[in-house]
Order: sequence, then structure tokens, then C-alpha cells
Amino acid sequence: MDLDRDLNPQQREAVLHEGSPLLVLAGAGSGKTRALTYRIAHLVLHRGIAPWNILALTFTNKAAEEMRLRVQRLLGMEKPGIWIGTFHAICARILRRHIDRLGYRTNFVIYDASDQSRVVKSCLKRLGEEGKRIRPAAVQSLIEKAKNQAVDPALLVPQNAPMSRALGEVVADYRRHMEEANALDFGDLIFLVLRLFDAFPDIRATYQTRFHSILVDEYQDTNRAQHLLLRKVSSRNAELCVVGDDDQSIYRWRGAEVNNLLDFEKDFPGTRILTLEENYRSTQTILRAADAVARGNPERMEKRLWTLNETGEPVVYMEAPTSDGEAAFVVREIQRLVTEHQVPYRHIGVFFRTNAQSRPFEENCVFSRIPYAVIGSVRYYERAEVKDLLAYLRFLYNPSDTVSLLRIINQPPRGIGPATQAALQAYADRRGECLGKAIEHALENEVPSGASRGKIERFQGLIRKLRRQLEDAVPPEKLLKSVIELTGYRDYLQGKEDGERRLENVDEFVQTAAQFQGMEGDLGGRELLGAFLQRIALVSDIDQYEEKANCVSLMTLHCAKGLEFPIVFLTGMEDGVLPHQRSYTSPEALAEERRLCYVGITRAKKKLFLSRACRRSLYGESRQTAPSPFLASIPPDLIDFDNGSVERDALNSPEPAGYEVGEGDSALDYGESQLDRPPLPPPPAADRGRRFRIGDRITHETLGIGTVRKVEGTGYKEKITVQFAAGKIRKLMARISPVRKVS
DNA sequence: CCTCGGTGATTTTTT
DNA sequence: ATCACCGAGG
Repeated sequence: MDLDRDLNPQQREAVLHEGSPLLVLAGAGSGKTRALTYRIAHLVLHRGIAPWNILALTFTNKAAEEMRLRVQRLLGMEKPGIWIGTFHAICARILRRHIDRLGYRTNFVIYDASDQSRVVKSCLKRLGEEGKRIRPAAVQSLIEKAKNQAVDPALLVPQNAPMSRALGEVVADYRRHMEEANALDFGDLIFLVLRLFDAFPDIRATYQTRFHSILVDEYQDTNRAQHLLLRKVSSRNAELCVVGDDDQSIYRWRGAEVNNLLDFEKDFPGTRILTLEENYRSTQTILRAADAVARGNPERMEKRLWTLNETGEPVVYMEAPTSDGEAAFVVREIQRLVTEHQVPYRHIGVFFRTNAQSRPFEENCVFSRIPYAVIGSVRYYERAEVKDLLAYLRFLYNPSDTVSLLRIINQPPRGIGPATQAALQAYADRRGECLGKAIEHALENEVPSGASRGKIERFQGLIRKLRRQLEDAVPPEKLLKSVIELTGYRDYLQGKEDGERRLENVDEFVQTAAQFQGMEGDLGGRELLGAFLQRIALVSDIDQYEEKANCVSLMTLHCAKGLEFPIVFLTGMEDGVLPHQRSYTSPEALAEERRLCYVGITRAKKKLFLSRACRRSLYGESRQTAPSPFLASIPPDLIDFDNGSVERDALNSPEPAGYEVGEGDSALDYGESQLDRPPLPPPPAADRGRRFRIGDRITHETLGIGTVRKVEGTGYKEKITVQFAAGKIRKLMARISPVRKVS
């Protein structure tokens, strides 16, 4: 580590500064991670601060992981013992130690949004008719919002609204449920630590004395609760260093308050402010485009990003007739880059505003045999089969976890249907116990009668057996295997749709468990399982991103933050998409969309493509679009309008040129996506959601021409059985196989 | 218990 | 367009 050689003067100062709080305003690509990691290394190596006296907070596990790795490398130590992690993970760690003081047990589980939704729904159900009129999502968002602001949700229930009484009851009931289940939601992790620190000064003092030096990354993304946490955990003589960029604040909707960054100086008097303005990532052209977009927002901290990098190529702007055409263009361009310029796939990122936009890109990639990975859309841990197994583990770990119990009690089916479940639940309610407890001795008493008795007994036996394994310190992987074996889960999946793929997911899950325990080998069975479950609850999509895999990355702009790619396609540059339609409700929301656009542009190192579809179907209907207003912010001389095929002033005209689908004089004719079929008469009702019908002639990229013999499933799950010319019969997934109809 | 069809809601982004 | 949820029928 050579500070003079590796860092510029501002970075160096960020590393060396001591004696007062430090705020580093770090523009995109200005090497803030470098500054942070060097600072940590410097603290340890040259200032004699013990690693365990350092706390570094990030927003994603990936950022934490990267920081840990880089610090380790700088220090040349294997496990320095620095507390590096996300806010949520660090809080979970603190709670794991002290949560008993708040009346919870230490084997709490963390509920994700869908678990939370189940709890809310069951609370609403209990309310009867009134409950039906309240949207679960509304309750969830109220609870989340409150906790983000460090306010008791009960206090945030509107007082005079028509449903306020019912709403209040749900909120209270939710809390009861969660406490009974010994479960925490995301918001609780932060919120409860605050409560813990407030109620028990001794605990707070422990951490205050522990953390001499605290560093926070992406400070513009902190919400009020996190900000308070920072204040409470930092003592008077703690050394605070926060890094952020107001231009990259894109989580306002989730409660983030940029003002935490902007007002940092007020909260921590004597703060030294540094600005990192040299960009090491992008070409001058890209940087100028980004800067122009950012300047469209009136309220921001003035920054002048500059770079010594080359001018680079112009930004390419492209208009396609439809969203499929847009995807076809992108894919075509990718192929060109790969074949003509030897660009590896992994150097390419394709970004979009919403997850729903990914489909055409996926389809076109599949068709063109381009390896790709969608980061984030279908989350691994939310797939049914993985969640099932996870629910077993969770219920074994925490017998009060009712949500998990209800998920597995009849999965795979073992004859314990809704009626039996209701009887058990009623019994549990009568005794004022949680379902799991009640089931344990339900049989000794009157409930339930008849046929279900044996079934419950068998389930009980299963759980007992598994719990015993857990007591015997059987590690997660083995436990998981036992669950699969004892429940016959494998056979159960085999018979189902998509069985193969889902089995793969199951195997992957087992491997994840094995991998995890390999890393954390020094814990016992119970603690190990707890750590494993916690890890899973707190991983995010972006954490799954692997730069090693050589494939094109498809992701939302939110996911893209913190990453960089030599080549970036920023797609869907349309009014209503970016900025999103719903952001027009407030100027603040609109400003955030602009920052989102800025984030997207600044991910690009060498070359940036912007694209738009003149027609896009949304909610099932196709609509004409206008170019994103953000495009007009970019100086035209930076843009290559694709050889004049797009009118230069197209971006300034209020109306989009009147393109017809698939044609139009000034639109580029990339044609329809290869997956599109020629227009057909509307299919009969039975074929709704299907591309194919029995008897259709199709052509497959490698298998040749064939006839559709059977069609199963609809939409994404549509499967066709095709008899090919050579006599081969194949079953294919319609949506992802390279097939197309022959007219 | 499972499957099917109909219905209604839902879609921004996620630790 | 797609998904979750519900009720009916096998």
C-alpha cells in the first residue's frame, strides 16, 4: 500500500484525515471504494486502531463483500475481525446477542416481504368483512414507512380516515403475530436496535466504546432510522467517515433521505468536507452526457466531474418501432461487438427501468444464443421449492414460526388440509399458544378427531426426528438432505410441471448450504443454522451477480448501481418509462428518475447506447411513446443519431413522429423481433395466452421444421410437443426455445 | 387433494 | 399481460 502512488490528493486526504467527522462527496467512478478501503487499512496499519474497533456499513452484501476482500488484501490478513456489513446484517448481529432484553428469543427469524404479507393477510382475515376492504400492501407500506422513520407504526395510523380503527387493529395484530412468531421484518432490524440502545444504555455504551472508527458507504441512501442508529452508536470521540453522492440518491421511495447527506455537517459539527471529482471510469463523452443529465436537477450539490480518459466514441441513440425491435437492435449490436471487436459478453450491461422490461431482451438473447443473466427479477430464494425447504429449516430452528409451519404443514401434501388446519388453529387460539406448540400436544387432547389424527401424528414424528438431528448438531446441509429425504420432496417435485428445473434449484440450495458451512465451520449446529438462515434472509439480488461468468448482464437501473461495464445499453428511454409514469406525481420523484438515468449512464466505461421503442405495450395494450425528456438534456453533439436515421430534432419535438408498427419513414427498420409471428386473427378463447396451436408448422434453429402435436400450459409456461421432419419428437418451452412459426 | 376457469387486482425501483 | 385468489367439480 503506497498512499502517494495509489491515490490522488483528495483521496489521500480522505484516508489520512483525523480529528473530526469526515464527509466525502464522491462522484460516480471517483474511486470512493478505494478511498474507503485504504482508509480502513491505514487505520489499522498506521494508526494502531484494532480491527475490531472499526465498523464499516454498506447497503448491499456485495459492497460489503468487496470491501472486506479489498481490505484483507491491503492488510495481508485472513480474518482481520473488522465489522463490515450491511446495516441490516450488522443490526441482526447485534440483536442476536441482546434481543432477549426486548422480550424476544435469540432464535428469531427474519421475515421477507412475502412472509410479511402472509401475516398481514391473516390479520386482515381475522377482521372479517372490514378486512377485505384494506389492501395488504397498504398495511405493509405503512408499517415499513413507520419503521424506516423510527416511529412506532401504531402512531402512523391515520386518525380520521374511514378505516382507521380497523387499520389500527391490523397494525396491532401484526405486531402481536410477529412477536408470537418470534419473527422480525426488515424494518425491525434497525428499529429494534434503536429501541435496544434507548432502553439499555449499558448495551449502547458497549458498542460506543467498541467502535472507535465508523465508516458508511452510500450515505445518501440512509433513512432516518439508519441515521439515528449512526448517531447513537457513535460516541463523542468516535471517528466518523461517511461517503456519498447526492446525484446517486435513488432510494427515496424506500425512505432514504438525501438530507442525511446534505445536512451531515449540521448533525456533526466541525465536519470536514472533501470532494472527489476525478472520474477514472468513463470516457469524456460519457461523462459529459452524464453531467448534462445531472444538471437538469436544480437542487444538488455542485460538482464538476472531470477525467483524463480519452474522448471516446459518441453516445449512440437508437429508435426502434417496438420493444421487441429495441431488443432485437440491442442483441444485434451485441453480436456485432462480440464478433467484430472481440468484446467479451461479461463486459456488456443492459439496463432497464422495470423488471417487466427484461422479457424481450431475454427472448432475443435466447434466440441468438447469447449467454445472459438476469440479475434480480425472479429471485432465487423466492422460488417456491426453495422457499418450501427454507420454511422447513426455519420451522425447525424456530418452533414459533407460524408462517413457515403453515407453508410446510401440507407440503408435500400429506392430507392435512384447510379444515384440519383450521381446527388446529382454533385449538391453538383457545389455549393462547402458537400453532407449532399447539400441534405438539394436540393429540393428547380432544383435537382433532378421526382421519386426520394419523396424518398429524406422522407430521409430528417427522418434525421430532428432524429436531433431534438439529439437537445433535447436524449441520444445515445434512439437515436439508434429511428434510428432502424424509418428506419425499424429490419424488413430489419430480411429478410436477417443470420438475427438472425445480430439482436443480433444490440441488443448488443444498450446495449453497454446503458452501456456507464450509465458510463458517466453527459454529455448532443450532448457531450455524441460525447464521445460515440469516444470511439467506439478507441477501439481495445484486449479491448474486458474478463478474466471472461470461455473460451479458440484464438488470434494472437500481441493481446497476455500484457496478460498471465497458459497454452499456440504457434501454426504454421513453417518457413514462424513464421517467416512470408514476413519478409525475411529485417533482421529487421526477428528480429521482433523472438521477436514475444519471446512474445508468455513469456505469458505462467505454461506450454507451441509448435506445427507445416508439411503441410499447403496457398492461396488455400497445401505446405510442415519446422520447424521454432526459434525452433532450444531452448535448446533441455527443450523440450519434445512428447515421441520420433518427431525426436530429426528434428529441425536442413534443410529439413522437407518427410511427406505425414496424414501419415509418424515419424509423430504423430493424424489423420485428425474430420471435414475433406474423399477425394472425385473434385466437379462439381456449388459446388465450398461447403462441401455438396444434397443427402449427414451426421452424427450430437447430432441429429444423416440424409440426406442433400438443400444447400445454399458457404464457410463460407454455410447452409444445413438436414432431420434426426427421421424425424426432421434442417437448419444448415455447417462450425460450428458438422456434418460430412458418407462415 | 388437485385442477380448472373465472375474477379482480396489480406493476417501479428492494435492504 | 400476468398473477393471486376463490369456488366448483373430478
